[in-house]
Amino acid sequence: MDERQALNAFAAMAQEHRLRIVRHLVTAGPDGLAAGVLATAVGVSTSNISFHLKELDHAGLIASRREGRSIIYSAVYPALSGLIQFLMSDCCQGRPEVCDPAMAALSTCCIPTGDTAHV
Amino acid sequence: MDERQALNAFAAMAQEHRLRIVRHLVTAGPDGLAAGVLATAVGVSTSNISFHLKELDHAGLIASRREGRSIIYSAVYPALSGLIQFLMSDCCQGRPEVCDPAMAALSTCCIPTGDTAHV
DNA sequence: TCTACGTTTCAAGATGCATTGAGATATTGG
DNA sequence: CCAATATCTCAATGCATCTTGAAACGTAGA
Repeated sequence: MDERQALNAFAAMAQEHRLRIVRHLVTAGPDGLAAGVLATAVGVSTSNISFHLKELDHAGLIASRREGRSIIYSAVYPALSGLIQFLMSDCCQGRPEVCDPAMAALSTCCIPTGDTAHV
Repeated sequence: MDERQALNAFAAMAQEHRLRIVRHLVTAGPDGLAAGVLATAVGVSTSNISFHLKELDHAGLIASRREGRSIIYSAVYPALSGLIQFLMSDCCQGRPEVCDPAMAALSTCCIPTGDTAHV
């Protein structure tokens, strides 16, 4: 992940509807969601979601596959991982306490602690 | 971190010069950097970096303090942690292998030498 | 083949953002 | 107090982007 890729990724997510698309696809998992389903979930027209989906695809954040009449979109998780790594690279500089909160934040997603801390 | 905050954060970093500013401040640590130093490091005019620094400040990604004639800017690490959490929340859905790469990516920042300082 | 469905493409209008340069503000040292 | 330094503010220009609606495309079933 170089600067140009990271810039495209951030620009792609710096938009209300596209950010919602990404989050829907992140929670949807590898199965993904159809374009029409995303359109109603996000609350935009079909032509408009097609525009945004193309933007996200060009940014490498989502992938698509055809299934019958529908086109299924899904999140590209390695792109998100790379983005996190790019943003936080060299964040410590000998001070682990600086980026520990970031690790803890990500942990709450993957390692439920028993309480309902799953935001 | 709600959607509006995340959106402002992504919009703030969806710009070449601002993304460089954030990365410079992330690696600079809590000590931060003066506005003029950032201007030369990023390669923009003083009035222009003032504009971008204000944008990042409004997005809550950086903080400022005065030291003599200079104004020192520094990264707000909790904002970055919150952004990561917001983006990856509910990413697993019972599939830890989905977001494990994100954890690994962030680990490379904190444990570059294999020194197990934490986690 | 014909029709219905899901999605994409295209052009046009409206909106918002980045950059620039001059001037204003705040701080320090003489 | 005065001058130099560091930074900020402001208005204007130019550029990029979001949205919309109509039309076209590919697919599936009758």
